[in-house]
Amino acid sequence: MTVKKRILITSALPYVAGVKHLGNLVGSMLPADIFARFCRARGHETLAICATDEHGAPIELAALEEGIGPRAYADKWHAVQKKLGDDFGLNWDNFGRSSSPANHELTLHFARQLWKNGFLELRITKQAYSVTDARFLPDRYVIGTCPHCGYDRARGDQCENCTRVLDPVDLINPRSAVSGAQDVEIRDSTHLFLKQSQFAGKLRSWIESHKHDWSPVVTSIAFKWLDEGLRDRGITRDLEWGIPVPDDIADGALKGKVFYVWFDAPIEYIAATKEWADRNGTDYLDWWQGKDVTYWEFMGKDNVPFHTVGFPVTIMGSGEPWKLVDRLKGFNWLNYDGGKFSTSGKRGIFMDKALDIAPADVWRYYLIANAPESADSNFTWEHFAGVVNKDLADVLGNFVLRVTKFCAARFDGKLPGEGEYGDEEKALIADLDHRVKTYADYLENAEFRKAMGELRAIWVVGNEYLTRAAPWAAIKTDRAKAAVGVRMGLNLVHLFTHLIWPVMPELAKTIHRAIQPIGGYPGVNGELIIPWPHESMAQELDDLTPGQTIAPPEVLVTKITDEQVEELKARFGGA
RNA sequence: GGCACCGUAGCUCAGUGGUAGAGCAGGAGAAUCAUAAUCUCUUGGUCGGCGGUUCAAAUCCGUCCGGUGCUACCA
Repeated sequence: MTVKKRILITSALPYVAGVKHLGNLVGSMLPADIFARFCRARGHETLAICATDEHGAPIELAALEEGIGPRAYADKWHAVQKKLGDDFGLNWDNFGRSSSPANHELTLHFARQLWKNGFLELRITKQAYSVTDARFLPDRYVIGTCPHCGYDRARGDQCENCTRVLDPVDLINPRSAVSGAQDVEIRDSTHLFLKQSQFAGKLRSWIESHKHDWSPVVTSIAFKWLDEGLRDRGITRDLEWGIPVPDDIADGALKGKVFYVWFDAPIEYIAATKEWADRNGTDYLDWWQGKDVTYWEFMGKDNVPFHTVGFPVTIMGSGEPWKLVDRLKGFNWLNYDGGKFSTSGKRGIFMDKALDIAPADVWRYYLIANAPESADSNFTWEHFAGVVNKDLADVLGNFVLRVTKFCAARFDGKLPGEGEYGDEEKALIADLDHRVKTYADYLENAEFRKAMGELRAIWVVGNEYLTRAAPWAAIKTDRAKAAVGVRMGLNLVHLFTHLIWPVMPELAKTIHRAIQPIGGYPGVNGELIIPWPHESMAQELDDLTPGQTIAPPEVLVTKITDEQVEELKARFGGA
């Protein structure tokens, strides 16, 4: 048996505005959930944390536009994301909110520690201010004519037309993106800056120490920031919605300002843990300051700088023994039919629409089997249909049906006990001993594409065995020989349910019930955990009891037809 | 503009110095338990171009071309 470990898992926090697309899902929440399920199945003490990221200018302005307060706006979308997460089988120990009291409390704690330790300082910055709107505007909320190419809707941070980096003062005829008002001026504003530059050496040696267990996409992004020279970073903003800067920091010089969303968002990992611990009567510091915990983070590459620089500086600067991440798993982008998924452009497939097309488990398998781990990967409907039809419907689903239906037709739906396993079965057992271990090793390292490749290969091995055993031929002359094939086939089906549960929990349960009641144990939020199979395939594949009733399931995975592919392409073609 | 990553079979991707790989698609055959699902065999690539280092380069270096992203006030 594997050594029991304590594993802390966080997924990058989805921004609360709107429904997330499949690129967001595959880059953080889904791999975090699959990894957490795998850890739970292995019997490790596991804590999986996610939350909505609820602060920042976009929320405040979107709420303004809808005529509701930012709190109400965040409430609405948090509920939507919670439900969609549930529908996708994302089972967190806690799905929190960065606007929670716990996060307010902890964010202030970190800010005060940093202030006390001298890692924060006041600086005066120049910022765009809209007189009509009576508010400061983030650079990208100032629009005007690009001085380089003349594009008349350039944003204050960058011109989308010629891609040049801009400053709001560069714009000709600047105006507010909020109201269109032209009385935009530049004013002074005082802010707190985090002295990241003082941590450059410490960060570099920390990241160096992870070159062997973080992927190149992660370390190269981190080193890029360090190589360019770490700059101190403003951690406050002129907004109303957020965590207010308290008067005891800088003697009230920042009255009316809030912390920058990227300062408080990662702290929510800790705060959501605290909420969970408080509810369960345990201590969150066991997880965040405990020495025997391995901490995994999952995120898209856009989040990497904040998790390799910003958040670590917050932790290091606190002077307290908070855990730094041990294994940082970063993902590239999932592209949609050659272009990018875009929330603002409504391009691609979003979590709500996806479930109208296929069940959650089908998406979970497809997405993780094609996760953009080492490079950006590309989604097409043809590819999706091909994988669903071949891997899930044919190789896995059909295997379950052919075995269970044959048992029902020829052995009266009772698992046959006649005959003994011979050389064919022993060879299969030896092969699977190796393959199941390989699969587990890949999952243990969060190498999802390779893990899914091995999982699929295991299903193929089942089909190969059945072809050699050919119980449909044996039954005519040698009932015991046919019984051996069917018994092994059913044991394989049973094995598969245990192997696929982390990836496809509902399908695993459906198949398992066809063989026998699920003997799992209670897990998170009352969900039954189907545990990892026995390490010895000789035991695992001789586990079912002769005589037990087998009930063939209905079609497990519905195929996607060519006509549907055409229809989906037309429907989701993009803006 | 700067920087980073990527460019390998029709498609989706492995492979990072030692005789080019997998799955799918395509072709041939076997089987008929099963969602016509499976199994076996098989066609297919001068590894983006050019130049260099090396006994040896998809792999290292330079350069060019193409794609994507980031560029610190979107998150």
